[in-house]
Amino acid sequence: MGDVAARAGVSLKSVSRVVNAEQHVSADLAERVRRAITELGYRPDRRARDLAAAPASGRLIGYVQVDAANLFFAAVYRGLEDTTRTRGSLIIAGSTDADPERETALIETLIESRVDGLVIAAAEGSDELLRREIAHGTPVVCVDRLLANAPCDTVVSSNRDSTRAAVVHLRELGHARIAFLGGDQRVWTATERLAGYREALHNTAGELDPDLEIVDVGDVARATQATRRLLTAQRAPTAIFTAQDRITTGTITALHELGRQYDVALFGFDEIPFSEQLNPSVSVVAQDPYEMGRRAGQLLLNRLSDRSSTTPVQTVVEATLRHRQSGQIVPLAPQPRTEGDDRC
Amino acid sequence: MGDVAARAGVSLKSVSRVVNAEQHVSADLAERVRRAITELGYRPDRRARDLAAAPASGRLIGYVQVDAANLFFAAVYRGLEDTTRTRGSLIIAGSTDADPERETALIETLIESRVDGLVIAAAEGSDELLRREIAHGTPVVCVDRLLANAPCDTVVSSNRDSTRAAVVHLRELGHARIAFLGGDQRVWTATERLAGYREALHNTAGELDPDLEIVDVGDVARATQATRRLLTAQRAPTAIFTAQDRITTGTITALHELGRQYDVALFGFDEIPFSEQLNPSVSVVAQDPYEMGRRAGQLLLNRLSDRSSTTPVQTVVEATLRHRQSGQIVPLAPQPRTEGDDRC
DNA sequence: CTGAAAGCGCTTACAG
DNA sequence: CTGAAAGCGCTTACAG
Repeated sequence: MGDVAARAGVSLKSVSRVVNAEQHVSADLAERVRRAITELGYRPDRRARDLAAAPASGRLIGYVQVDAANLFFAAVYRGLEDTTRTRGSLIIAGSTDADPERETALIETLIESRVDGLVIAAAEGSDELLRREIAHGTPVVCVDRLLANAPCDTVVSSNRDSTRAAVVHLRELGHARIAFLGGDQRVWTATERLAGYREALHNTAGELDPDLEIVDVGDVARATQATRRLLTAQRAPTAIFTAQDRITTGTITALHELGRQYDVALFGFDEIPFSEQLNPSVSVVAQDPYEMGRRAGQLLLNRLSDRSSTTPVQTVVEATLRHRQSGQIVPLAPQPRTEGDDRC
Repeated sequence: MGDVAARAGVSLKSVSRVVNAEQHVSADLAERVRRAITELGYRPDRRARDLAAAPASGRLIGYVQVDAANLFFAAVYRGLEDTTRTRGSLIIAGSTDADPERETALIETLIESRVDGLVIAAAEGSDELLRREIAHGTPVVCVDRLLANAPCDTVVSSNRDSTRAAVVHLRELGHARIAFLGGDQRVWTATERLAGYREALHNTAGELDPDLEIVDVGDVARATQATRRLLTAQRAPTAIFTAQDRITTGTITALHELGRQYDVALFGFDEIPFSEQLNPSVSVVAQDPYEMGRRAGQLLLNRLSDRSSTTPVQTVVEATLRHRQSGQIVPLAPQPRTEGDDRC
């Protein structure tokens, strides 16, 4: 910048004014500066600008995610990017692989990079750190999960309500024994979905059999095994609700293996690729991660422009029931039904 | 930092030494500084550090991608992240949606943010800008595509060779008429794959019928239509090579619609989700975007540590043929075969 | 409309 | 082992 000023024969401040398109610059001076800029191939240094300028320009946003290669987080990222780009923000991101230590280290690095805001997708346990940072004035938005004891804005899916609706639907089809395959119950979304399942059975006077509630089967292989076991057991279920995409994948694999895909109903949480091309097509509760990212971005921009409000905002993004073939399968041997037994 | 120095009763330089874990610091002084740091909740400002320190610490890497929500680019990102994290790098990324203007604007913003290196996945046309930047000393790595006239390191897939191998395989099965469905021919990867297809037919003395070469059908709907048209035409092909994941998806949809999925062979470029669960399972040429990202990261780190070399490095990441059911389907009415006609 | 001075939070030589 | 000075590239008041 000094070189530009020298070449144009003006002061630093004048160069600054031209670069930032400020008022009160004579055409002649502006012209000289512009020429010097192109001749020298000068590019302003944003780091220096941010350092010198008033704080919180909203130019840099930190995004902490479990895994950048996961479709869910990638879609959140994209939603975040699309809303914050309007303000010229850049996103600096990192993956944690759900490791609390890496998460904490990443958040600290981001803070040291002086990001103007932080979006955490599926926080694992940096509550204390985040609380300090929030108190310090940094806007923080949590996506997908609630954070214990940290007063931050949140964006979550309708985990419980949508699961309940899907299971009620299976009940209405006449299914008496509906299994639930869920993930790690230390995770809030997983417990919410289980709660939704139980509420559905409770509301429809369904059978709450502990043998049908299988949790902590969050990967494909274990879901496949669990499904095999369920279907070969005594009093096998006639329908299965799978609470995660990976579980759904495992269950589908087992169903196809056993040739039972046409007579066991399946409803999954999370959209999966080729859900419509598979045979039977598979019914799912579809989350909207892109929208979640958008909302997170909006919340962040709101905080950035209005720093007075201190009460956290909770946002729920509705998941959508996509009814396809697998969720319309009726029980093979229809149960005798009592009036009002299966409707809520 | 000044506050810390004051509280600990030492100079700025001493605080700096402790923060950076330098030698020659007495235990007592270090202890006092550390206490002051925790008491004040001090966090060093990396921006200021980078500004003041010698250039190119390799701490910030810019990643320009077409779409963060796309699995391919997300996997590249993850590979890049995993290799560069070892050096403590942070990645600042943005999507371009294949818009050259947005790409250029993003690259400029990244340069102004003084990233220490740039990775561009599927560059659209910022050759001139990048060439200047490379001349200026910024390491640039291009992933997935070659860049005309810009001497940067590149990481690409074996587009041509792997396509050729897959089509030769179809020839060996006895297919005489093999269709090619490809994407936008302005894109280098697309032309490479078409070239591979032609080479395969040429090498096996196969029939090169222009009617069987359909390009610029890069989205699902158009691929579906094109497939319908191909299969209902006179002299329909008995096998189809689809040169992109979205095209493969469209073709599968059409095949299932027409009930032809069991008698028309299909080989696709790009792995697709549920390729094994579909019926028939689908044969594909699988790229390894994660590995591509890793290589890109390594090339970048090499450049960063050794700035002397100036010749660009070209890296090819081999794609893998995954033989499954759809690619093993033999022609319905086997063609009469002449000796040496279909082997290369 | 234009500019000289001080400062953002750090680091680099250079002295002691 | 410790520190005072100058500087990284910019911006903010404040004068003219």
